[in-house]
Amino acid sequence: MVERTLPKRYDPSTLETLRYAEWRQCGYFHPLAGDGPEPYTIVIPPPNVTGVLHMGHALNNTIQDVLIRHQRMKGRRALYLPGTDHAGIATQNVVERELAADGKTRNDLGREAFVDRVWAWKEKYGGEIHDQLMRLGISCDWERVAFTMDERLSHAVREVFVRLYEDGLIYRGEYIVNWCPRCKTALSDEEAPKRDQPGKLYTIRYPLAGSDEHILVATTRPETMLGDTGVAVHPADGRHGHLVGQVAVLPLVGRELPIVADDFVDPEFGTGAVKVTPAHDPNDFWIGDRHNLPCVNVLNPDASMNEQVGRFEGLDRFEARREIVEALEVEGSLEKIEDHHHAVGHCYRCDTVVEPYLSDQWFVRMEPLAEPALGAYRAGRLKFSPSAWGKTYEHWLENVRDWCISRQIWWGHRIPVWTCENGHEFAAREDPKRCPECGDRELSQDPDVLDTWFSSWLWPFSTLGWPDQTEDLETFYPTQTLVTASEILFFWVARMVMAGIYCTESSPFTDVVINGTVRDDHGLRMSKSAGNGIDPREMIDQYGTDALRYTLVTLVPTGIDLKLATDDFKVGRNFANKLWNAARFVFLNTPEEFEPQPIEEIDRGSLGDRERWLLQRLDETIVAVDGHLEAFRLDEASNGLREFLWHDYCDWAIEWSKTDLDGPSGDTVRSVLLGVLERGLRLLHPIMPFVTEELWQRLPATTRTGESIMIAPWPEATGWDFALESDRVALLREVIVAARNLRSGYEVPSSHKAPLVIVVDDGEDRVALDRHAADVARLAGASEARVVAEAPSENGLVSRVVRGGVEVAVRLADLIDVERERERLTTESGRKQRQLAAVRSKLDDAQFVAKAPEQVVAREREKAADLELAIDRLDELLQTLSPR
RNA sequence: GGGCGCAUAGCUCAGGGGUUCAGAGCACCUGCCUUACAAGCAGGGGGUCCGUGGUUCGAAUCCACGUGCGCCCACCA
Repeated sequence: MVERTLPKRYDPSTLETLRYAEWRQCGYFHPLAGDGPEPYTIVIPPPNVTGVLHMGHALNNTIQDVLIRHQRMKGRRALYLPGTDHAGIATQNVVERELAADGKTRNDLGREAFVDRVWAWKEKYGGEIHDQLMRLGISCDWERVAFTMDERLSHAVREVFVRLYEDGLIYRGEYIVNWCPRCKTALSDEEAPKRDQPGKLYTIRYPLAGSDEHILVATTRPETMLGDTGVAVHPADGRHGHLVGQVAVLPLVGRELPIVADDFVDPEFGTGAVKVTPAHDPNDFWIGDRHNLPCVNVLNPDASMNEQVGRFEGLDRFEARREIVEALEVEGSLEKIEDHHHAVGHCYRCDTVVEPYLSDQWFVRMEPLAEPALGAYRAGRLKFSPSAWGKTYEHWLENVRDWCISRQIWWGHRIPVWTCENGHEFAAREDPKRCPECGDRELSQDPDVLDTWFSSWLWPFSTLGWPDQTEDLETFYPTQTLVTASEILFFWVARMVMAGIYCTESSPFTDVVINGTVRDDHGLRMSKSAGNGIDPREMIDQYGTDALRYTLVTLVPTGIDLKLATDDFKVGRNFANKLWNAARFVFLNTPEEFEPQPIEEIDRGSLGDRERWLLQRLDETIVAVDGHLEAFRLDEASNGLREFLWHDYCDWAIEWSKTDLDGPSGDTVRSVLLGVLERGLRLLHPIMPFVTEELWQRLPATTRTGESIMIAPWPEATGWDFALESDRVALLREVIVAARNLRSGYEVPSSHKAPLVIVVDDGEDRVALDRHAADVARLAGASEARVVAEAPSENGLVSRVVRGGVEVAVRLADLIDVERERERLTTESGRKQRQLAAVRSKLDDAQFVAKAPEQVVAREREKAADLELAIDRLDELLQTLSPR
């Protein structure tokens, strides 16, 4: 027998971990592949193995878990697939920092030993993020946990690389890439985001060979001038046209620079002439390419100046910049220095300013892959929520550029390309023993590894066994919903669609839900370095997982950013506690031997208005919450549940029940309260899994089915038709609120139980209200409530008119202040008259009556009638209100 | 330079392809330890829905322009 006497407060601290372990042990997180119910799959956006849980994860994974739990309860085979990403550069950096603490570099260890060391690190710390994710209560299938460097996933990476290679979609070449001099590797364009920052624009005078003339060129990076191999002007530029074909002389170096005409040059910008540095600028690279200008690389991989630059050799790029500017000044070649804001790329892992750098790298040709990815979106096979993100997706794919996939680091998937001694290059799925062309056995593998995202883009299917046609793949792929942050739309989402279609001929998911960025209460992005982050673990410790989840889900709107303060989590905690206490009340009033009737089986005749109203509200809530969850509107779902559980169930249904529980209808009321609570818990379970399970387990066994709420069926609307009763209850509530309002307006002491008079013309309403007279009295703090047809002619009453002209009067006798009452009634009457005037002017407008929908006109007529009634009543009251 | 988005109560935000839409939570004010809950109960104040035009019988809601923010993309040295 489960203990049903609850403590006064909900304490999540120990319950949550125990419950989580139990769920896991029961295998609820682990759906079986093969034949069975319709599957529903979400793959986790794999956090970095180096990661720690932050609010972004908390938000992202909570959303996923709410969707998964909802679908699981709806009977689908819900698979929430967890895992982590090896995060090439980030992880390598962590381990290198560790080495540096011992004064060592990765080269001291050598490649193999270093990679072993990273694996060891991963084994030791890589599971931490999993433990942390479990604290969020997410119902991941931990038996299917994946890691991007797993043998299985690595196999998929190889397969895709080789396919692309064989299809001619992968190529290698010397191009300008984003180079991080600290990580000493190439980066993709996405990994080197540009940031606007202040800088200088230096204008330098380049003399013309054999002439006194010179040409002015401008640059933001003077140190690269040492690598200049030309000067370009626009072909139609009158000022410089005569110079084309001549030769300029590079200051400090003396190299001769041909002056060429190229369309790229913007004659409007700067001096209209551009120094061409093919090895250090992507534009210059292509100008150089078009005009056969040589490339002179002046930088070492660590961005110090190399042997090409004579006396500047060995200087860091920024030192070199200063010294070169100084030298130019001394030489008289520096024309001017201006302030200049420009966009500079930064390494997304270490924030170092990246250098456009000429090097030999591997690329994926993106256009052929982008085409079908675009098609899937345009055909509606891929949807975004909020839908506006689709445009961003489209825009990126339309302007997609080739993807640099090679990284000069050691931690990652090694590029599966080998070269034999005879120079034959080939890609292979399995490590080759000999050259397939000449049989040579001396093979060398490309030293580089692949971009981390080259494995991430396969995630939705590599985790399920692809390229093998596994049962998992057949059952759970394609997945349904992908939930992620907008920051990785290009990095990850778009590429997954491309890879999915390329490898499996199907978009890997149908819905992309974009969640907002979590910011602090000043609107700043939360980050460790800024120190403004709210640690989800702290919030969980303080308020519980359910509180964290509820607050996140409630505050997260449609994917725009959300601002969070620690106090916001109290809201979730309070709600959990409220629910706990509601159940506590119901349990306290459920005798041990009581056997509740399922609500569908209760004899309708025994249901009172208030029970009918509650059941009607339950039905409405079921439909609304389900719809909101299906539409990814978790905030609306959560608000609807709060409204129903707190304000309908607790504030009214429970309060009402206090009049009845010990009376003749007590058992019916009890059964309804239990039945509605049980369904309410189920509805809330996806959002607040723990407290709902705790309470659900304590319900009488006959009220629930199954061993856990998380595998209980999702509630279905019964289809009661209790509109009439609901309407009566609405009036009942209005009457009670009006009475309370009157008392509070007069500051009546709570001890003063003034009698209440309710004046109702309408016979049916009178009968209905009369049935609840005792309730009204109790809830309004009155000694008794009388329902009458005609207003009593007596002094000492204060009144208010609610809808249908129903008057609510409290007998305050000598507490009453006639003048004040007169004033209040006059104001009220005036307000209603103004409203009436507005409504009438609408109704008098022939255009309105003719063109507005009938329903709207009818509603206005009702409104007018109701206002007239109220005004009449108010005027009557004013007349009978005699001054003392 | 392009693209996208946002401006509603003191704060955080819902809403809206037209007519009970002027809302919620928090904060605030007043009164309550009413035996489920003070992490609570009851009542209350508070907004020319950014500005200006337009469409319409009717606009916070649709359109245009403007203003102010934010984000993304981009080869202006």
